[in-house]
Amino acid sequence: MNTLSKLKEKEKDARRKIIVDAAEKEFATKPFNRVTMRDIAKRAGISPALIYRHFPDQQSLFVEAFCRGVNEMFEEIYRKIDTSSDGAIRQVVGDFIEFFTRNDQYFRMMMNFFLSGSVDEDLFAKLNILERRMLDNFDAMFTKMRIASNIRHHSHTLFASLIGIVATFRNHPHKNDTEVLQHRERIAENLARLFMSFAGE
Amino acid sequence: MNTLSKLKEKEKDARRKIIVDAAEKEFATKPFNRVTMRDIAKRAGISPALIYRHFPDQQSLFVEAFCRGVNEMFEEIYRKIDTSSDGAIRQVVGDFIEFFTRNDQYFRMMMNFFLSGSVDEDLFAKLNILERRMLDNFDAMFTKMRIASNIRHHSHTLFASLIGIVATFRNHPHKNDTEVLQHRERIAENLARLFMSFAGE
DNA sequence: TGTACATCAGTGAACGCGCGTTCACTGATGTAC
DNA sequence: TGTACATCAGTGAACGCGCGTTCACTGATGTAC
Repeated sequence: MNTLSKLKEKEKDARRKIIVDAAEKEFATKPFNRVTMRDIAKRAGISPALIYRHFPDQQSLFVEAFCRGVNEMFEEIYRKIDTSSDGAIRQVVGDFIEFFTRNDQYFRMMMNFFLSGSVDEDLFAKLNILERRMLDNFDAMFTKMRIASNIRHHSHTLFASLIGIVATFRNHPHKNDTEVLQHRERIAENLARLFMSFAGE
Repeated sequence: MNTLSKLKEKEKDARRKIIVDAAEKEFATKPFNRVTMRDIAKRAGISPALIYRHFPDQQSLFVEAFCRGVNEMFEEIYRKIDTSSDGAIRQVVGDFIEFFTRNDQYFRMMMNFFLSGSVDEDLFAKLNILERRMLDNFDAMFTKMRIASNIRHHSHTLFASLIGIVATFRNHPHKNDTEVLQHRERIAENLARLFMSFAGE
């Protein structure tokens, strides 16, 4: 009985996963506010109605797909920061920029949630935890750099600035992907230098 | 004849203005992707159909309202920068933050255009001109500060970072408007200090 | 000065489409007796 | 071992609503004769 019900749970999870995977793939192809339930169902090879056996509504599915993707992405960044040498701020900002550039769909979704105004409490809490963990990581880095005062302020500053770089410099009619990435990296490096000069005082 | 046709032109402009004003007011009350043509018509006291005598479609009206608002806002910032004393970077970033906080609806619209991916060429060009003028103003400021090298890079860095501060720190369930503004200003000041320390080297 | 006609701001109702969501149903598998 | 019944994944079509846009029309003002 127990093993059977466990098996069923597993199957159910597997089906959920198929749907979330499909959602993620759709988000990669177009702005997330243009992704429809029908799109996702088609991609997953199922009927739209079936999605509603696993998620109460569209928002729940979107939030789950979004959180999974962002979590993975952040984990990767944390690992990088963790293994970076003392005071390797230039490498850390480079990694940050590179990750967000590679996962632009999540960045856009994140911004959208931030800017929409009507965030649901739950999602907000989850995002907050992620943000705080990122800030903690930055704190650790600044400690290694021997910046003594206002460490948390510096982490906030760095975090916001990096977000701003990704938000501000993006594709437009006369620039291709690699040019955008290069520009972002150049500006991020410049930012890193500011912190280094401050630390060196 | 000539005066008459001129008068008619004026009337037409006045009616356009009424519509754009109404749009602006609506944008101030809710996220701009929830503002409908019916809302705007109602606010302007006219029939929805009449809007289409002055604008070919919704996007044109939105772009016009957006550009007008952003233009006014940017002009105000330029004036501030222009009249600020030598190297008053702290005051400039403070003004920047304050303006964008006060005009959050334009900030959100701007971000949305940036992030949407499908920008129309025209709007993009207009935004680009605004951005470049802002950068020129920052250049002038950094020159006053006697930062010798890579002035344009610094302007890009400052611009992106300020955008990031406004984008990242915003209202949420447990923070009210003034707290948000204070936090933004604190972080922006910290940013300014980084530039100052760099300039002082 | 009066009459026929053109012009054009302005309107409320209707069209049409996209899309989230639900409905009524099918068919396979498991369960009780 | 066979039969009646429950459960539940899964479906295609339909519902309902919101909203951009258009339609067919009105009524005022100007113009030509």
